[in-house]
Amino acid sequence: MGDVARHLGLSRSTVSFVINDRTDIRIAEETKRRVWEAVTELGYRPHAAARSLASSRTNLLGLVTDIASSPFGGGIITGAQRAAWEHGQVLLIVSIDSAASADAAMIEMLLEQRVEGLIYATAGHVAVSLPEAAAEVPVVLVHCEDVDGRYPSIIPDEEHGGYTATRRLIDGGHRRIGLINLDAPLPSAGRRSGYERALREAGIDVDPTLVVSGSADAGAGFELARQLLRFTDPPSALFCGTDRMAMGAFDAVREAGLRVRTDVAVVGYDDQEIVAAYLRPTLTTVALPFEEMGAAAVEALNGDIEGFDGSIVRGWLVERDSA
Amino acid sequence: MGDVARHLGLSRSTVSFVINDRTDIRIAEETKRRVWEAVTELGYRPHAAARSLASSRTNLLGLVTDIASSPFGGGIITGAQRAAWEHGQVLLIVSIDSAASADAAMIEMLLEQRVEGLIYATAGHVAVSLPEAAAEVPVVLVHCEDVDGRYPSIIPDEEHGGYTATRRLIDGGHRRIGLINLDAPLPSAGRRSGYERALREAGIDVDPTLVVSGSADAGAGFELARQLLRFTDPPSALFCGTDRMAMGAFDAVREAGLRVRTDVAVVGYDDQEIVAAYLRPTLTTVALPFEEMGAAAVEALNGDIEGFDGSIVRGWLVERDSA
DNA sequence: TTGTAAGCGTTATCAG
DNA sequence: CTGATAACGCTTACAA
Repeated sequence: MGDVARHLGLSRSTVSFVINDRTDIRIAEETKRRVWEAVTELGYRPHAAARSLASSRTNLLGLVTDIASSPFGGGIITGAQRAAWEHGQVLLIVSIDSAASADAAMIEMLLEQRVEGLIYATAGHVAVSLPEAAAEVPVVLVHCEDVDGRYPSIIPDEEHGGYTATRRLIDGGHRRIGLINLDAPLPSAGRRSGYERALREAGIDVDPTLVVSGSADAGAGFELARQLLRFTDPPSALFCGTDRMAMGAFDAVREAGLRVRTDVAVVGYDDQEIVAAYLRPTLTTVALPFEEMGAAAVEALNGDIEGFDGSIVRGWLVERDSA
Repeated sequence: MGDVARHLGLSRSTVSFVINDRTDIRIAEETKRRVWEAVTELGYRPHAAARSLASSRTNLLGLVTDIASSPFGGGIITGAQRAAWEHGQVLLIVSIDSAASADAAMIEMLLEQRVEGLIYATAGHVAVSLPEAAAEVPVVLVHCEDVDGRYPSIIPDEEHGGYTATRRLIDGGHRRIGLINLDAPLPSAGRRSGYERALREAGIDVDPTLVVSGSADAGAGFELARQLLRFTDPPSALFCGTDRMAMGAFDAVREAGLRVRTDVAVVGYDDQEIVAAYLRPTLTTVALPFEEMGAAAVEALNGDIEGFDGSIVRGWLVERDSA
């Protein structure tokens, strides 16, 4: 920066004011033009560390997550990054293995970098416990909840998701609708409530035998769907807790000599593109706004974090061919 | 740091030496102990920016990628991060939308952060063109190649992958093996060579009508497999360019009234867990060492980058139930 | 083995 | 509007 100033016969401060586009200080347009010209000519590039040191603002945000490898991670990362970029901030992403508990050393490293906020995002909707040190900066959780309830979280509206999916099936003329739910405590409760609300609204009696649950994978989906389809009065539609479970359900339908949609309508959950868009037939499913969630976390950190106590976001139905 | 020094009646340099564990300077063990004790007691945490400024070493590495959302991304990010961590380095991950060309503004931002190296990784094995500015620091490409051939790349051995998959099928007793290849020019060529080498080695004539190609998705896999299975002398085994194509091929096999493995063996490529592990039957497929590739990129940046002209890594077969 | 002092590249303050 | 000058928190010769 000194070079630029010297080259122009200006002081370093003036160059600094121009480069930071400070509106509280009036600089001649001509001067600004010359500064920018010299900047490109001399190939000057600001030094982020020096800037941080002098201004005691790093514009760094930490994102700790186990989702880099999950199909949901992309959305959260993309959304968070876009929002950070718009705020002139840089995202320090740290990917951890398990969502069980963040590695304290990783958090420590982020704090050494003087991140000005921390986002903790998980692939599954779970309860987590962060290292004590995290509390030193503002923290927002995404898709998970703090066991101690100390930090605000951004989580999907599971009840609404369950309602939306079930409603779609009811609108398709179905009266006997099976729910192949997730075992996990947190989300399943909400989805089931939504499922039941949709049924009641339509004047359909809730038949508890039509509600089963298991793990998130295709294997469980297959077994559970098979179980339901063997009833003497089997459901004509299935709402599955994950797209992978729906993938298994498809196989169960076929095994029973039936056809997806024609004989048994299926709605999934997640809109995991690789599965949903390529299954045959393609899968109608509930999509969650992961990008928005990532962006919302950044916005929360940039806003009134003290006054932010989390938010619940709604998903929507992606209509394809299975229902 | 001054506080720690004052607290102990030492100079700041001494504390600095201890904290950085400098072996070129001999410090009394007792002094070291006292320093670390005071560090925890006072809750001192080094300031990364100040350290960078003073030492002109940032220990920052930039990772630009379009893979955050891809199933391969996780591995590369995880591997790169682990290696970076071991070198005491921090990864600045920037996720971009398309692999076509990195956003120059993103690279510029990384350079302002004074990253000491740049990794550019893509989901697909493609040719890319980086902004001019990237050349200011060492660059390593992962899973892609520079159109100008300026930067070293770490890419998978496609020929070996093709050979491995085909060989597995031959060992399973198959003589007529279909290749459902990717359309993309770069990788397909190599895989096909490997496929042909395996056949020739086994004394099997290469039948060009058994080689078809299309896009990477299940739809293409379905169409192409169907096409091959309609031959009067259809293949008894299929090697598919991606797991998603294999997913489509499964459907084609079923549609033809045949059974996967029993009637038609199928081998995929990618080991995309969500597909491979949950397909019914589960998919035997070629896995690529993405974690190792990510780690290798970091190692290359830390090693003799001038002398590094890229490397080719080998995948392996993951045996499941489809072949 | 420890201390002193001079930067590192900015921003911030304050006087002109 | 512009220019000195003092931080920012640390590393690193160089001295002691």
